[in-house]
Amino acid sequence: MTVFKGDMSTTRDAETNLAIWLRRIDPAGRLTASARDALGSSVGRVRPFQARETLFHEGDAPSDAVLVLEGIAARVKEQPSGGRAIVALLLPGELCNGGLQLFRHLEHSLRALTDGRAARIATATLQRLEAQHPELHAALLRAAAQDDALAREWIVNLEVRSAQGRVAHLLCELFVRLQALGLAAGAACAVPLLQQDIGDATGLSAVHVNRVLQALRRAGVVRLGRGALEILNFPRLADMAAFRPDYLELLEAV
Amino acid sequence: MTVFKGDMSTTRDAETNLAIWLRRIDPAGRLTASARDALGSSVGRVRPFQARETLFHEGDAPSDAVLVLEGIAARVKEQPSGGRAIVALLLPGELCNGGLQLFRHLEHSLRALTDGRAARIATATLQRLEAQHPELHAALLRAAAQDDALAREWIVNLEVRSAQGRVAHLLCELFVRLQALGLAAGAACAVPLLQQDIGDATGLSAVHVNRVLQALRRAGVVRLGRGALEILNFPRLADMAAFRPDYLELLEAV
DNA sequence: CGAGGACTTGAAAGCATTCAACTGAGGTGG
DNA sequence: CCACCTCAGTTGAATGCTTTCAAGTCCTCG
Repeated sequence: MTVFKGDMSTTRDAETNLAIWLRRIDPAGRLTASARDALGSSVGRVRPFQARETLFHEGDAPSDAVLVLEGIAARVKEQPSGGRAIVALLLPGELCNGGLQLFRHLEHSLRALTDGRAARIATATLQRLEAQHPELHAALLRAAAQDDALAREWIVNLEVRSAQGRVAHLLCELFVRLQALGLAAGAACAVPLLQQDIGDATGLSAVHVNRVLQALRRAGVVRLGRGALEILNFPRLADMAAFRPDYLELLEAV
Repeated sequence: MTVFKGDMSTTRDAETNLAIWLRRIDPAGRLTASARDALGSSVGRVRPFQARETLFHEGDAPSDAVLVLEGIAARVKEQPSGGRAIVALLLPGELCNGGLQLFRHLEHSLRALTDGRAARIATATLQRLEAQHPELHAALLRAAAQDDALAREWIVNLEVRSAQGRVAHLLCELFVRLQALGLAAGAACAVPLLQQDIGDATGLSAVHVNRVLQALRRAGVVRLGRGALEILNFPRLADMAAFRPDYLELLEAV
């Protein structure tokens, strides 16, 4: 198993890395081979990261984009009060631009919530790529539009739902997104988030997240623990969350 | 005053409409004359709207983009529970794309919160414009990046701040944005929002918004009423809101 | 085996919601 | 011109959800 691991994994991983990205931006497999190749060639150095590592930091100068290949990262805004507000979760295949050279300073940090791997992609490379391949431009635009829709749904989540609804909604969303990326096995998927992270993403205290998760478990709807998310009764969970996957629409087909 | 009003206002308004848009996407006046002309020619029929009017509706097929010229509109997500969640406020000069032809259905509505005027701009026209004028593409991209940053700040607002902090933050943001658009007169500006609207944008009940506004008024920090917002003590208001205008940076200079 | 981090539990306090009634301003029709 | 109607804003009391604090358990790793 371990023999030649270094050598063999180098090229195989390059393909795997691209495949993950493609599952996110081109789930229907519509891109031409040349566009796919160009995309693959833009994936630069892949670097592993550890949970709690800061991939880039709020206030820094704009940086390259970061493509998450494995694990979960979060767009985070640190608060003067000491807490961290999670503004978006980045799953494998998702791209976080580093300010696009548009802002003077980055207005949020990128923080790893779990161990994983990420690639840096220079903003200039991305721009060249989009200019040369209109279909890539369209694909990336679509992905960005989805991220926007996701952010808006988070706003709704925070504005109108109870603690239980918020957590249930986040779990629904995570499951559907991971499933679309091919990262779910039946009704289960790996979600190695801390209860504190869930709290930072839902505006709840970690203590209360704990109680809500217990209630959901006792209701036989969903289990989250030991790094795994198991959906026991999706319709009921979706109902408790008032979950309408419309806003994720593009993640599946098109 | 009223003589020839119709005729005279037609051309003058066309210039005014463009000026409002330019203040938003090109505050520094860097665009070339030809780009400005192209932009102006894309502004189609201008239509007045009334408070509470729905400009386009959630679930409909993707539509043209809407440019708000006067008044305040909101991206709204209607809730099964009957309420409305406000996901973004659109001030004069701000553009709301109609789904970009990317989503099958619009995932939110566009609703007028006050009386005003808006122009429809065909998505195809916008795309052609951006293709022909790279500088316009850049300007619109920048505006879109600001909208994203705004959405993320709203998420933070909902996640970490108290009721008072949320309302104070929204008022800070509104004032700074309106000021950047040249719509503030000293420390005052027109903000004809209902307390219910503030509540829908901050995830609070209208009743509680009322109490918070009273507290802010009693503290001598800010007054909101009769359609006007008066900032009495901005430093203190910003402090109560933990307001850091970094995320609005691009609205001012560049 | 010890240490640290994540998770769990209980009790008390606080903040925001809900319900319901009332005030006030603006506009309409008699 | 006034009566009336409506809608936004205001107020009070009661309820309840969520936080905070503090202690304790469980698990993993060194």
